[in-house]
Amino acid sequence: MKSELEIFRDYISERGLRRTPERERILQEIFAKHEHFDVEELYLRLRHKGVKVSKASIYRALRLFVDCGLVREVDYTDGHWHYEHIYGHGGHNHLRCLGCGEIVEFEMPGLSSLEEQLARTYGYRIINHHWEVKGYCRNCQSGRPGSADNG
Amino acid sequence: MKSELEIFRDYISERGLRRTPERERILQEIFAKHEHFDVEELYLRLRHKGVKVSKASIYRALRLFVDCGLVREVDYTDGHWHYEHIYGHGGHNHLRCLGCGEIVEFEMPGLSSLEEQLARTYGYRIINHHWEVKGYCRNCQSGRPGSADNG
DNA sequence: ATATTATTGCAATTTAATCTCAATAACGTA
DNA sequence: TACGTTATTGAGATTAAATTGCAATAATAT
Repeated sequence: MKSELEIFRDYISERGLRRTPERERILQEIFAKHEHFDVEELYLRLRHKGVKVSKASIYRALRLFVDCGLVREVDYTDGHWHYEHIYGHGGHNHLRCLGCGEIVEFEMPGLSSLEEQLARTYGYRIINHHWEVKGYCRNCQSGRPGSADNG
Repeated sequence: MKSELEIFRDYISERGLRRTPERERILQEIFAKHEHFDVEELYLRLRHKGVKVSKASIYRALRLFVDCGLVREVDYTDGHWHYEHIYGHGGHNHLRCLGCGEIVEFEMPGLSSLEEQLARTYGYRIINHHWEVKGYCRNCQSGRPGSADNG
């Protein structure tokens, strides 16, 4: 199995782009941690380690990572994008609490067969999926049932 | 079955807010059409009909509609949010083509039982869901297999 | 009718993301 | 290895979506 760096280098040369230390360093940092991230956080993590890259470069690099399937836009909350690296994972399923904002990742074995069925029905070649289920977690149910109150 | 206006009025009085013609006119306009919309488009549609509401009020109203479950944020593309009204629909499933951007809505009978199972496992009370499957439609498969090229 | 206060509209503000441009550096070629 | 081409970088300017402050207005309770 190729590493994410190899995937990215292949993508770079396919498209006639150039290998730069900035891009590869950003990619490395993204895959160094398993949690979701945003641009600000990624930028600070790099600065903290003494790596000097501009935010402009991070934004530009992220577009490439998303385009070659290494990174996914998770959601747009708090006025900006949140990302995650997805190489190796097939799809992503999130259970999100409307009360406290907690996000639980879950696996669902029956899902892939539903997707195959879907692909046949609509003639699609499926690349990935994202299933987001919203509701209230145990805590938020008992506390204030039926109310989100994010404001 | 309650109308969306009744739902909204109940929500308004529950929270001690006030009924205003602006909010109700915006809501009416949202439910007058069945396609997805964004703030700019909604604003122009209202202006075009001689309804005078500010964008600020639209932004403020949308937050209420989302909060009471009448409207959903579909996605954040082209640098801004896109919405849809969801009252009457349980959840929403989208098949999105990475090539041409086409969005197909589909129904999936087996899904609700999977969700019930999920709810039990994690102790969640589920409000709604959104399942987004990305891939390439028939056309985009034959044209340029494996390449999205949105730029 | 009157008092209270939520809501509106406008303009100013905020801030994520993009763009411009000069300097730099990656890559192909001699 | 040196050179020319041009993609990439970083800094700051710019763009535009969304929010906020504030005075005027209007909805609700009494």
